[in-house]
Amino acid sequence: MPLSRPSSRRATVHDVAAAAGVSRGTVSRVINGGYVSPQARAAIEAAIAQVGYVPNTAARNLVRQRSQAVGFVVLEPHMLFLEDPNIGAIMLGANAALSDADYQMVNLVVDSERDTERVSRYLSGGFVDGVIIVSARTHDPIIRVLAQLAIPATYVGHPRDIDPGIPFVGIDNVGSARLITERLMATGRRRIGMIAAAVDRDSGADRVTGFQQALGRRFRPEMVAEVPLYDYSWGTKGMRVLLERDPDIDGVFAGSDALAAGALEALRDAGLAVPRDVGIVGFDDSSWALRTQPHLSTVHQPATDLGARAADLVLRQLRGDDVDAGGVLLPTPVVWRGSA
Amino acid sequence: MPLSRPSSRRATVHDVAAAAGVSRGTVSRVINGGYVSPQARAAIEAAIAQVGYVPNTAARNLVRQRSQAVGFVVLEPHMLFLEDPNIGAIMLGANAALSDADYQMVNLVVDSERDTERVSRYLSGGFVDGVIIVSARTHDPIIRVLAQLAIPATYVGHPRDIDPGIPFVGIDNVGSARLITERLMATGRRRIGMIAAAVDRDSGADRVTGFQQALGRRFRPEMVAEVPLYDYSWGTKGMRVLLERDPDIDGVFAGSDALAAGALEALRDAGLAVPRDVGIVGFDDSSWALRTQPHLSTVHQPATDLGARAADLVLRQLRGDDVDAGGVLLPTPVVWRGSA
DNA sequence: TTGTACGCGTTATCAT
DNA sequence: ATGATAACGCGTACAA
Repeated sequence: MPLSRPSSRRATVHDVAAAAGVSRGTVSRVINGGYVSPQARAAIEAAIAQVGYVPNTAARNLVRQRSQAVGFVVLEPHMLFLEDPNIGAIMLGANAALSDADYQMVNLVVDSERDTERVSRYLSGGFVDGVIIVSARTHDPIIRVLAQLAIPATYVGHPRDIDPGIPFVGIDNVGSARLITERLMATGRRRIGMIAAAVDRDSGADRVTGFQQALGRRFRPEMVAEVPLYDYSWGTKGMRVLLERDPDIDGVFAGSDALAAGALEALRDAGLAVPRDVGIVGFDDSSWALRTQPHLSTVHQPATDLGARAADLVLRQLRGDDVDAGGVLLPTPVVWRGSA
Repeated sequence: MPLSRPSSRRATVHDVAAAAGVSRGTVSRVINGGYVSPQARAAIEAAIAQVGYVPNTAARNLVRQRSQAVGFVVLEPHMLFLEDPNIGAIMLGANAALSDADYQMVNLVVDSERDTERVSRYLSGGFVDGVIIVSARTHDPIIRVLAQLAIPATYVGHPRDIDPGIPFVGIDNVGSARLITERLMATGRRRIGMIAAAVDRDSGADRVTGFQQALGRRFRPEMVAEVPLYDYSWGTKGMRVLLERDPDIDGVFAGSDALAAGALEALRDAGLAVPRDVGIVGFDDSSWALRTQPHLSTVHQPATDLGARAADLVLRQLRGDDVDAGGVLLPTPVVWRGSA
C-alpha cells in the first residue's frame, strides 16, 4: 500500500485538520485559543487524540520568535558542581520561579573548552529567551557572547568589573565576613585565624577582606591559611597550619561550613575542645553546620532566594520592564549555634 | 531615516547575502560546508562579521528535523538532588560523552506537578533528539509520555517493570549488597545489623535483599533499621535504634556512606570503637568514605561511567544502531578500608 | 465562525 | 560554483 502515510512520521496540524475535516487554521485556534464552534472543537480534539498529535515547538518558536525557556548556566569547575549544595539550591529556587511563570528552565553545564563553545551556540541559537549565569568571571568567553547577543541575562554572584547593564544578585561577602568575625571577637577571643579557600575568586577574596576589616590593626597576614578548595579535608589541613603558626590560637573563621567541619577534626586531634579552648565559625549554613558536634555558628546564605530573585530579574526583562542594572545584595543573617 | 533596518532585529542569512552581494544559498554553503569560491567565501565571512550574524537554530532544527540536543531528566525529590553526589557525577559523565559527539546536554529538573507537565511538553516538542532519565519509577507520568512519543531514551537506575524496549544502565544492588555483607561476615562478625534507607525504591529494597541473602538463615528482620533518607543524621538515628535492639551488635551494613558516617557518631557516643568493637561498611564510595575516621569500607558506584554509558546508549539509538533492550549492569568493586 | 495565504529563517534540490 | 525555489510546521491577519 504505497500510498499510506508512513506511521513513523509525526502527526502535524495538517493531519489533524484532514482527520477532522476542517482547515489548519481552525485546528490552530483550538490549540491556541480562539473562536471555534463546539462541534468543530469536539471533532478536532478527537482527531488530535486519534492521530497522536503533539505540537512541534521548533516551528512554533520560529513563528512566535520566542522559546518560553530560560537557560541556567553554571560556570564552575567540576568539583564545585558536585560538592557545593548552594548551587543545587539556587537551581531549585530559580526553577520554581520560572516554573510559576510557565517558563522551562534548561540547565547547561560547561565543563570543558568544547562545552563553552557549544553552549554559546546554544544560547545564541534562539533556544532560550533569557539566561541566568552562576559564578561568571569576567574573562569567561560566554560573557562576551552574551554581551554581543543582547539577550536578557542576570548573574548570580558578584563578579567585579562585570558588564554593566547586566543585573546581578548576590550577597555581601565582605560585610558578612566582617560581621561574623566581630561576633566571634565579642566572645572574648583574642588570637583569631582564618581558613580561606578560593582566594582567586571574588567571593573568596572578599571574605578575607571582611575578616581583615573586623580585626583592624590586630590583623596578622600569617594567620590566614589559604587552601584551594571549600572542602572538608582542606579544612583539616588548614587548621593544622594555623595550629602550627600559633599554638595558642583561640578563634577561627572558616570560609565555609565544610572547611569548619574539617577544622574540627584537626582541633580534636590536637586535644582542643570547642568552644571551650577555641571558638570556630563557618559560612554558608549548609547541612554541614548541623552535622558537627557542636553545631556551627555560621552565616546563612539565602541560596534558594538567590535563584528566585535571579529568575525574577530575567522575567522582568522579558516582560519589558526596566530593571536597575545595579543589582541586588540579599541579607545574610548570622546564625549562632554552639561552636563559638 | 525610516528606511533603515531597525538594529533590534537579528541579522539573517538574507541580510548576510545582501551585504555580500550573493545569494542565500551560497551563504548557507559557507556555513555548512560545500563548494564555494575563495572570493565569495571571503566576502561572506566579512559580511557575517559586519552584520553580526548568528544562525537561528529553531529554523535550522525545523528543516533538519533534529536538534542535536539530548535531555537529561532527574526524577528525584528535592532533597536527593541537593545531597546525592552520584547524580552530579552521572550528569558530568553523560555530558562528557554527549559533548564528544557534539550533542548539547540539557538538564531538566522536575520538582513539582507543574514541572512534570511542562517537561513532558518540552521533551515532545522537538527540543531534544533523545533523553536520559535518571531514577524513573514506573508510575512517573513522564514515562508514559516517552513511551507514546517513541523518542530514543535510556534509563539510569534499574526500575523494575519498566517499559521493555527501552534500555537501561545500572548496578546490581542485590549482588553488591550481598558481597559486601559477606565480606563483613568474613571478618568474624556474628551479630550484624543494617541501616536501610528509601526501601520504597528499587535500589533501597534491593540492598536489603542482598543483605538478607548474605545472612541466610542468620537473618533477623528486626536487625534492619529502616530510615527514610540516605542522610547523615538518619544514620545516627538508625544506629541508635540498632544499638537499642541489640547492644551486642558487632557489625553494620549501612545503605550509604552518609548513613555510615552518621552511624559512626552514634557508635562513638555509645563508647564503641570502630573497627575494634563493631565493624561497619557503607555504600557509594562517595567523599564521605574518606571523611570519616577510620575511612569507610564500601561499595564503589561507577557514577561517571553510568552517565557515560547512558549517553552512549542514546547516541547509538540516534545513529540507528540497534541496542539490546535488556540493559547493562556495571561492576561495583568493593573497596576495603579501615572501618571493618 | 471558518478558510486562505503569507511569513518565520534555514537547508536542500535542481537547474544553470 | 552559484542562484532560484520548495519545503520544514506553525500562527495569524485578512477575507469570507
